[in-house]
Amino acid sequence: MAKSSITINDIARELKVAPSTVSRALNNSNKISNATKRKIVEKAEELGYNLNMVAASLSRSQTNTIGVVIPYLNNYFYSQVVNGIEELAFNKGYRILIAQTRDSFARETEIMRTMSATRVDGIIACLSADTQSTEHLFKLIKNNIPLVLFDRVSFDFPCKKVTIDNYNAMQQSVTHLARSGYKSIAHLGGPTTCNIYTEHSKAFRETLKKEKLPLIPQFHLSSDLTEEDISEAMQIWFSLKTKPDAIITASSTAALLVSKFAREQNLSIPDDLALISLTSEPALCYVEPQITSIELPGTEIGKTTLEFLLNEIQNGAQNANTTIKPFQLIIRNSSFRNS
Amino acid sequence: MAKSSITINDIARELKVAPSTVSRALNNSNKISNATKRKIVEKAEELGYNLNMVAASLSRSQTNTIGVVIPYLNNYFYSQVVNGIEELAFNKGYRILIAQTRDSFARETEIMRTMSATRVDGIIACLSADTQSTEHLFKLIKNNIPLVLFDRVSFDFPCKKVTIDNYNAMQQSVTHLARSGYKSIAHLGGPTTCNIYTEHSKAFRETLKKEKLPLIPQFHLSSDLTEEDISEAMQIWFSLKTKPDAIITASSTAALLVSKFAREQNLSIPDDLALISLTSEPALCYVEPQITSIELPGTEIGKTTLEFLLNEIQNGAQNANTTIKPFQLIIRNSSFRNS
DNA sequence: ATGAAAGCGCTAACAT
DNA sequence: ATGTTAGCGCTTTCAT
Repeated sequence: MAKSSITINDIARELKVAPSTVSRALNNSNKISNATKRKIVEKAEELGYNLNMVAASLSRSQTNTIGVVIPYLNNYFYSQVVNGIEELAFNKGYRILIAQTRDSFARETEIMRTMSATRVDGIIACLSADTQSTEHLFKLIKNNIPLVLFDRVSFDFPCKKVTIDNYNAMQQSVTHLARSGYKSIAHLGGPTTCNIYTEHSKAFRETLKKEKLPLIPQFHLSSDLTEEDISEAMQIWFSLKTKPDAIITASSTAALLVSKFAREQNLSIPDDLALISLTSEPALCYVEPQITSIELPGTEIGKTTLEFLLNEIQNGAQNANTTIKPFQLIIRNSSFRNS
Repeated sequence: MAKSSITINDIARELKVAPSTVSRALNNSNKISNATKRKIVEKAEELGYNLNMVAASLSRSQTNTIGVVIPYLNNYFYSQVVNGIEELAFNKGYRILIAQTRDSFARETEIMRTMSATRVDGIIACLSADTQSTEHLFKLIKNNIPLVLFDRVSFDFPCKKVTIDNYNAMQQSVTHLARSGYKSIAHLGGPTTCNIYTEHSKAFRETLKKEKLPLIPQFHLSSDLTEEDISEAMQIWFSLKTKPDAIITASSTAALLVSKFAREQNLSIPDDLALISLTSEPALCYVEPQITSIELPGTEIGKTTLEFLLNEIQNGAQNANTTIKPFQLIIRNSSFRNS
């Protein structure tokens, strides 16, 4: 931090006014004459004055900084959300501090600690996959730092949340496949430590039953969805006597991998195998056939989340309700037979 | 920022020691006895003390925060770079403040201003496409804020830079296509206000000449590479008598769009048309055929950039040299005929 | 090894 | 409308 930079005291001295007057002028206070305000603003310009936000933050007990905590930055959905947050934050005069948990609970805890120390005005977070406890979140509340969760949320933690109806997303997917005549539907799900994936699982089971389709246990997988996980699952499934004729993946990367696997094995999508991704990314439309998916309003989720947070920052803690954002099942060519 | 939180003064009072002693204990100073240190650390724990970094920053004239300025967050390469920065920063006890220029010079200027105000310890930036002047960068230097540039850099600005050899990337691409028998090579380039794209352009022209291939003016395009730009170029090119038989795109999204266009027009890649992308993203391997591309070490670039910056933060301004990172031309199935 | 005191640059209550 | 003063919470000389 530049040591020898110009301060309001320098300006005050040069103009023979009080530092507080300079502060007022620079903050556009109404308790100051236009004449001196102009004089001060000009002098500030002339000297190349640049506000020291650190000092202002300490004095005001407010940093105008929002902490954003996500599993990975390098992920289409999260980067969309951050994009929405950043855009709105920039317009509202807030800065954003970003940290990745890399799906580690330990890291998440540490991040919350340092963000508390940094005195961010509030935190927006999508919990890591292996977050089991909410102690670190309660500490935020104790430190008076508002928190809004999105996507992967913890329902037993009292704060505002923004999610989508994951149950419904899976339900619509299964129903669509069933109506299209697919019979052995498989699911490559995420880790069940996450609300999202348990909702998917529940919906998967219940909707299959409702559609009078069999729930074949080994077709209902839960994993971290790494490339190895997917590849292993494919190897096993397609060496069985009864192979799946449709797959629903929790991540778009998984869907793309399945699509690649199918091509390599000369399995025709959608004739031999239907494919639906419960998350979306542009690449789904670049492959052939294009992959049916659930489209989530990432940017919109980011904006809403920040709006809620700013509201809490300004007006104190609000009711801990959950906002459900709409999604769309976009049917592309991977999930219905042309015949 | 939590008003009523525990301060070192509270701890000092409870333990009847001086605040400075508490500070020493908590900062692991060696000028303190182990006995009192333990006592203080325990009490701090007990009271739930959480350091106020804002106060510490003001006092130390150092924020332990790095500003990261990129065109877009939602881009594979940049998010890889940020990923590298974030990882190393986290380990070194630094936080990162991220802002997107959205390729607007005005925004970039504004961002540099607010980051100066925030007193970040240093800035890592990839300049926006329409950055013409470097006045805003000189202001950083004047404010004693070290700057390291990567990818899109400004060669007439004196600071450390980390890039790749864009000329060579294009050269290798053209040569590869020429050796594979392609004759009418086209280039979908980026805006020539950027060093990267002017280097591509130069190499494109010169390598074609070296390979004794024609440089057809309308096959050498420079644009913002939006979906419309690409689509328009395709429409025009493929309605000509002499169509291109190979396309080199500056962005991976452009390559994916070309690949999609080819499929829709029943142009076979690589038989009718070869395709090379000068940037990479995973999706290039999910489409059929997989697309040949230049692979950039994003995470590595991020790490190196931060290393340079931290070095300047600790040891003052260094020589303004440019570090060239290696890239790889990964030849996939889109760029050579099987016959 | 510990304490006292000054100061980082700004804001805000109070006074005039 | 402007000045005076007292912090914000911490670090860091300088004493002891």
